[in-house]
Amino acid sequence: MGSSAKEEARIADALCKAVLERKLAPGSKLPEEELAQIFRSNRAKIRRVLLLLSRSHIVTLEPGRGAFVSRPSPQEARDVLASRRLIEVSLLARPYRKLSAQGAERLRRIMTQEAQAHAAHDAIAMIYLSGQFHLTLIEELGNKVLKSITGELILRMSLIITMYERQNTTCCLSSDHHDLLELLGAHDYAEASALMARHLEGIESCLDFHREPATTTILSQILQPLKD
Amino acid sequence: MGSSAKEEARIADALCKAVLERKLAPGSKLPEEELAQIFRSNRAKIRRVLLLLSRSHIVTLEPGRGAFVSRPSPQEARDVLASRRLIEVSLLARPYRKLSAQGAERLRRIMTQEAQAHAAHDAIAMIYLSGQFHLTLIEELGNKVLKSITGELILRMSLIITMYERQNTTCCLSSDHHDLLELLGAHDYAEASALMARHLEGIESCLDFHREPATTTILSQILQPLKD
DNA sequence: AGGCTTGATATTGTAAACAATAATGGTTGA
DNA sequence: TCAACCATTATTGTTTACAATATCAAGCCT
Repeated sequence: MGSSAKEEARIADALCKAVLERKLAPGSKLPEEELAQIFRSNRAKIRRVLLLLSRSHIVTLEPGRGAFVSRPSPQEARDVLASRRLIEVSLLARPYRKLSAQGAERLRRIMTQEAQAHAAHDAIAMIYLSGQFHLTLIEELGNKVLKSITGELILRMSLIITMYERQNTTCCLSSDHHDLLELLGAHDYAEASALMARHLEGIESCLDFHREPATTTILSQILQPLKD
Repeated sequence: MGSSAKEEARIADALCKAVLERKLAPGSKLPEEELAQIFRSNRAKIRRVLLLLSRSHIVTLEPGRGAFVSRPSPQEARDVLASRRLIEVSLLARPYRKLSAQGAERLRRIMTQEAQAHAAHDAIAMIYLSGQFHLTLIEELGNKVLKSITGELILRMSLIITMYERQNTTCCLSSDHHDLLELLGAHDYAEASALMARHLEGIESCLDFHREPATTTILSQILQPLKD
């Protein structure tokens, strides 16, 4: 019966997924009882999950008021973006190891899925797969610690994009991923690093920190399909 | 009184401080009831603190067995060291902003304290101040997000050094900090970055991942002075 | 004698009841 | 009609007791 940690991980993953897929808007309230019903769990477990997510800056706990999906400030947003850029660009410039054959294969497989999602106009899958591409890259050229750090930054970026994205822009060009993989295959890390810098700057250029949008959202309908 | 978050932060800080100062050896058991007595708190709060610390990889929770100070594996140790090196070296090479006058002043003040601690042979203060120097540097040239990420890595490094340090070595030369500040004052970031790389490599060269030491420690006496 | 089983003890994990606080809505008075 | 106030309701926060599990020690059997 001791699989409570597993269950909590499942709930946390579901919430993170919802954030990643931009279903949970920043500022949304996360009532404990409601979450417990949705995930067929109890308040104690939900409470622990929210506490952990607050540590990842995904959730903000306001004493006496409850848990809310975080609303990163413009300054925090800039810092998160810059930090991610530093890590990824620097790692590509001086990777800990060359890209292995199976590493390239892993990346190619993700890219194939990206192409399929693109063809199917599945924006949600594209966001998820783009993240996976970057994380896999970091794991292959770097290590697991950097991967987990960047994973958190990507999650926070999801909130940032939801809050500050300009209308009518499509972030995350998957064509860049293709070129990136080609450069890495040729072991041209200097050029790959430069491309990664442009890639991330491209994402940032889609943001506008002047607007402070509402986007505070409903919860129940959005999260219903998550209960497994 | 709603200041429970504050109290938990105090307990977490005390535990982190103990880890930083190498008083809490990796592998030490952290019984909830005992901690509650030491900090004049209750199990519920201790439990939340341990949960949060487990997320920072400072504490490992074993289901049904309790909480232990983490014992980073050699591989995890290498990854943590490499990640910290990547962040600090890259940031110095291409800082987000030049070192300001008050930034230099902050660093100089820490260095002065370091010198005092060195004169007083206060090894504990030196460890703490060395960390503060690095974190302040990152905040001045980078941002708060990078600072918090690196703060966690430094904490993990403390565990790593405790576990794998060779005998008769003194890590963390404060003379490097002096030279570093001079180079930064002259805005020679390329050379500062190179020095930082050598500095961190110097720390790593004091480690020996072959030995797997015991070091599992008592708890009560060590933590008694922490209860405020 | 040594290893294994078994019972006792201590520690962790969970649930439920209770208390405290914030949000809500309705009422009253200017 | 609007604003301020109070009562009600809902939600969060804390404590308590209890259940489950692991640890330890003694006794038993081979």
